[in-house]
Amino acid sequence: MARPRKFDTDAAIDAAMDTFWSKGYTATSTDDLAASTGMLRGSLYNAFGGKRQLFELALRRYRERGAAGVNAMLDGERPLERIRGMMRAGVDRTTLDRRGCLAVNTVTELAGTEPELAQLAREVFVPLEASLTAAIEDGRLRGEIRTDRAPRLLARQTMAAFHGLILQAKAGFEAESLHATIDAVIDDLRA
Amino acid sequence: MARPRKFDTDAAIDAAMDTFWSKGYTATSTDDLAASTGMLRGSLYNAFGGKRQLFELALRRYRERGAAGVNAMLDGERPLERIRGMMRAGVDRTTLDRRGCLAVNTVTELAGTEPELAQLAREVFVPLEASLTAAIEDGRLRGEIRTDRAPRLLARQTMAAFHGLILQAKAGFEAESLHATIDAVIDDLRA
DNA sequence: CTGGTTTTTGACACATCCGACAAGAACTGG
DNA sequence: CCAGTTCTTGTCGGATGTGTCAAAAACCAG
Repeated sequence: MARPRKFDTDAAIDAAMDTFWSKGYTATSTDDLAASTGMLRGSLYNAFGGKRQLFELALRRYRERGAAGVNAMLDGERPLERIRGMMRAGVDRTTLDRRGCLAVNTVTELAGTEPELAQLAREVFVPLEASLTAAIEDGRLRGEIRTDRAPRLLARQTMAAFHGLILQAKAGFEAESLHATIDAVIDDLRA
Repeated sequence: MARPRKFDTDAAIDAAMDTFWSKGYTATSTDDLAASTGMLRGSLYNAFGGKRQLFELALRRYRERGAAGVNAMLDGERPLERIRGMMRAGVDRTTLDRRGCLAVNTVTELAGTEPELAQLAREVFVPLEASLTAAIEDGRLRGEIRTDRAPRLLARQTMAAFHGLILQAKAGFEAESLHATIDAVIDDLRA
């Protein structure tokens, strides 16, 4: 029927996501995207429409992947330990690769100038908040987590601390002190 | 002796700081800087050397201004209320102007690609952490703040929550829920 | 008022980047 | 194997951005 695509669309979106994650939206050129996806710029325009559209696809992909990953990490026994593990995972990864969280990066970079993309990034927080709230509710039932404060509020608080810690990790704070802060945050959730 | 400068160096740095703060480092062009400072590009290069040098000056200026402001807000009676006030001030301003904190923005944007600038931005956190630690120590002596955890650790924790909240504000979370989260963070500091 | 110094001003060269397009290549249904 | 469709490839034009430079302007000490 027609000439088949030489590249894998999913893999291309993943590669683009990685590049945007590492360099940021503005600093990523269509040449960068061509290089990381292995496509030529022309094909990239033909397949996706351009940088902005590809970024939207990458952000949505990030949200789905992130939601699945967080769910897997948070769902199960001992919710408090699971929350600690999730925070550690995010912070430790950031200490290593200095990339942080694509949604955080996007909000920070674009909230002032590209409200639509920032809005899309914000939606990445929704499943995270939902999973955290669920884990906290579960922890409440199990007697692990304090009951004097609404789970949703505790989730917001934990999410704020988490994102602040990712920033500290990106800024180069030592892993030791980051872990100590995580432990303090977890202790404040305890029943 | 020589032709006098038509512009005020301090005012130019302030204007540049504002522009970088609003648009980010990469997205700010030398034309933007010329426009906001009122200088021509040539003069700008003559006076400051270029975009990067001007950004360094702006970041240092931000650190000094921020340190002075935070000190003024945190120093005095009822430290716990002062910490709450500082967090509210930062969060409310961000809700309005969507600019957040220049140091946070810089770390987020540049930690991966421009470590030297990120390092400079990180140093903005030092006086904030110091002021917070001092306020917490003071609150301890006054019996307002818990004594079962090191002031420095509480300061790190508060700073993480603060920066996470600024992100939430930038992402468009409602002021009401941001304030509720601030109150929860403050309550967790209480003796 | 003149010589020396620094700033301003406008233009220039060079690189990068975005998006579009035409021509050729690859594939398949009939 | 031919026709039709879609993808690839390389190139082009226009816009933007950075840094430099030479000439003109502004000032002041002597």
